[in-house]
Amino acid sequence: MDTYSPTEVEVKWQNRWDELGTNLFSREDLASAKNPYFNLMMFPYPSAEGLHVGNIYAYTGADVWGRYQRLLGHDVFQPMGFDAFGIHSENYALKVGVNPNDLIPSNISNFTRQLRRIGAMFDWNHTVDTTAPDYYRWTQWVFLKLFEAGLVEKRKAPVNWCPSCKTVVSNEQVIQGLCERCDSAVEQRQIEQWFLKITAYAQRLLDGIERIDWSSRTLIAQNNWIGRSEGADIDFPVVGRNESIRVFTTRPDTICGATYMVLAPEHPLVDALAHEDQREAVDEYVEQTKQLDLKARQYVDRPKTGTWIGANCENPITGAEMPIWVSDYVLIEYGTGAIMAVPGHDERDFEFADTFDLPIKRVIARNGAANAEPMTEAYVSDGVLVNSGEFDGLTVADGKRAIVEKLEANSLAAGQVRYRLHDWCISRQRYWGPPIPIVYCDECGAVPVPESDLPVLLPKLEQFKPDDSGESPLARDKDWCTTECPKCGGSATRETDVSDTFLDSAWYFMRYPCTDSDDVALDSEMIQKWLPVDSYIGGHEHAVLHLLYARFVTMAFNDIGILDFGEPFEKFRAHGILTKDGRKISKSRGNIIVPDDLIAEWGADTVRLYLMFLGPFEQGGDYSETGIRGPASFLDRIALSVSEAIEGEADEQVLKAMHRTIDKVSNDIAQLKYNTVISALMEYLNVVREGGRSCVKQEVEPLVVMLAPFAPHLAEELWESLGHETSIFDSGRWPEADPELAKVETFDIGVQVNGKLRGSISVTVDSTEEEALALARSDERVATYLDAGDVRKTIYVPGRILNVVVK
RNA sequence: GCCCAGAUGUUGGAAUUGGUAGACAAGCUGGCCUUAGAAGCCAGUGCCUUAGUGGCGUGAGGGUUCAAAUCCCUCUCUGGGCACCA
Repeated sequence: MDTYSPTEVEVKWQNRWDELGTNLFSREDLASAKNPYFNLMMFPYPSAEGLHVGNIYAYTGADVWGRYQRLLGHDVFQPMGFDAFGIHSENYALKVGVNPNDLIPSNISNFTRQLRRIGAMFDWNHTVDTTAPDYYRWTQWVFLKLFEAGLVEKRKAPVNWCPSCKTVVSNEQVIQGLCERCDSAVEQRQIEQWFLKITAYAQRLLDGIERIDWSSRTLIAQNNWIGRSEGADIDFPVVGRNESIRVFTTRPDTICGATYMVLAPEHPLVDALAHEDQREAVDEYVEQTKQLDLKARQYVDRPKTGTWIGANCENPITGAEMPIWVSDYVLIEYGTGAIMAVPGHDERDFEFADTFDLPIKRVIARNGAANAEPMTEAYVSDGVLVNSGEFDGLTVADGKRAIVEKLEANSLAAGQVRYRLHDWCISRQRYWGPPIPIVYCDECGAVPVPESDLPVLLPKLEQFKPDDSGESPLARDKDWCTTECPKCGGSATRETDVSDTFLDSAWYFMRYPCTDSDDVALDSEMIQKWLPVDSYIGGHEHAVLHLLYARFVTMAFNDIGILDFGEPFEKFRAHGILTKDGRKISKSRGNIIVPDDLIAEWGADTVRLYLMFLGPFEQGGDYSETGIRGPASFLDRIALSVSEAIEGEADEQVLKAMHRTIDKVSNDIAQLKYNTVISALMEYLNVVREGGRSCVKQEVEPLVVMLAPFAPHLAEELWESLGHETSIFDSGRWPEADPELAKVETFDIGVQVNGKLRGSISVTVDSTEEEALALARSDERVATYLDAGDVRKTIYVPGRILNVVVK
């Protein structure tokens, strides 16, 4: 018998879907949808290589979900777009010497071709391309809205600076302190940049985590990234001056063990407090720190360095005098940029004290008994306070409370919460991004471009390579830079930095249902209907940045009144990673697999089924083509069975198996366990075909529906051959299991004697323990073991096990 | 260093969440059919074995239990993320 020809079937249905608009919405469709379901997946960066098999894996899994929702009766909106701005595209364009303006469109059309070929039900009527002026016009609008709300700020921030290339380089481009391109030592430099004040939302971003249905590992990553710590701000008076140093600590209980203070090199008091005898050493040290690139500065295993600034301060609890040091292991951007150093109970302080011979004092002991021996490492575990005067004997938790209370009474401390989350720097001194819509006027300062003047078009520069000016290449286009001030009409110049790609992707999902509108970014009717997103599927690599930024923009827009919800994604699931021979698939490893040939050979349905069969979707799997034959022959057999199916009554045993299958499949698909869904369908087909019997239409129709999310083309073909005239995704309904039929009545359960399996018996749900035991005894083998001693205990779990304890 | 995930036949993986370990596939072996097979169909396939109605077996070691891949403790390894965050 002939097997079916995938390519023919797939092309036929892809064409028909296009002709009938099966997966396409018009604006009216979107407006009138009765049961809207927004199925979102992370849009790709359209690289020149095209989609690789890892992308196909991710999109297939998300498409399976969308098609399943559609079969449940939802109006599923499943758009796709392209995240085409950014340094990635720009660097590639530089490498091949083609302008990104010319490169991106062909990449996009190649991606679109590939995405169509896998048969995902994308609504190509609603697509976005972040580099299109009618998209980034609205990205600029997003910036302006945040600006109006006071959530945008310009300030100096350190960047990596290559003195040889005379340009800003990203952290990724710094290799062991050297510039990736020219190998010269990279240093840090302070430049003015635009920041979005995401830190204002730190607590709300944290609180929201409680409410949303996301993969727990993603939530844990966000939680750690936001990094809330509770502690206290404590003032340490400077000896001989009317000033004090404020520090933040999470361990106020260890204050009696503080033996010195440390200021970050950028701390303003370094200069103010440095004694003239030490000034030279201090200046030299601070200068030396500046020479480091940002990555080297944060390298944990670097030996501790620093110098005494020639001043001391007083411990507000013990009154002891403590020297003030400056060291780059203290970071200006966290806490107050100054710490009280407790070498006995902090590993970094211990290392520093050890290096510079500073006193180390134990103030916490496991059982509250301080021994006099010198400490050899920091003790960071829980315990009881010692050597702490009136606080001796308190636990760490009680000690924290008591000490902060005492200091607060003297106005020397205040309880504080800090976050490690930083404000979001969106300035990029590069070419390939949306220009930040700001102009600088001598009279009026930094002025936002009025909404009506958007977009600020990115000019097509022939030379877009960063040069030695240190500014964005846009600064070289003098015509473009010169403009007039929207406020006073005087002459002004444009901001030449472009914004971070993550700003493009922080709101793209809101734009999808609104692409029919040219005059507004967000069409409130559509937003009302389709947002927040019902389900979002994407890679775990975006667990923090992208997902956090999207949440931040949503919350800010909620506050501004643009949106009436505060969380963009009700449900998020991170798909697993596809590896090859256990290694990540990446261009740098040279193990990229382009799926085109594979699809040409086996067909999209087989490739889809194979990828989903590899392992649990949230876990990923290892790609090796050897196993593809299994899913391929499964599709062959299913096609054969359906084409030969006859009219008539379903066999009773088959019917029962069918309902058990529906039950399992419905359960597992909802949990994204696609691999066990497929194996359950295979098992059922084996039952249907048992002994080469010809099957009945009624037995296979639900099978075709359950197959449809995975192999949509073949499912359509078989659905048609079963006599249906409209698409299975319009006329099919996900089958429901009849609990009566799905019920298992007889079980073969194991019989154990003393926990070891000795036989098996066939029982019903209603079989009593006595009946089960009698049955077990009738088994000669079991009987031998039972007769070896007295029965002490019998454990009978109906439908599961019979275990007899014999002694 | 910290956090997260994981380790099951030759391979991918399954196991009703504490109840017959290895479902479903791949691979391999043998058979049928075929001019032919990277097609289809059938059978076998965890290891040991004195072949038993036997023993062992889910990274290692210990524990709880009538019963552990599953729960607890200790450790090893692998993948991923964060990283001088006071």
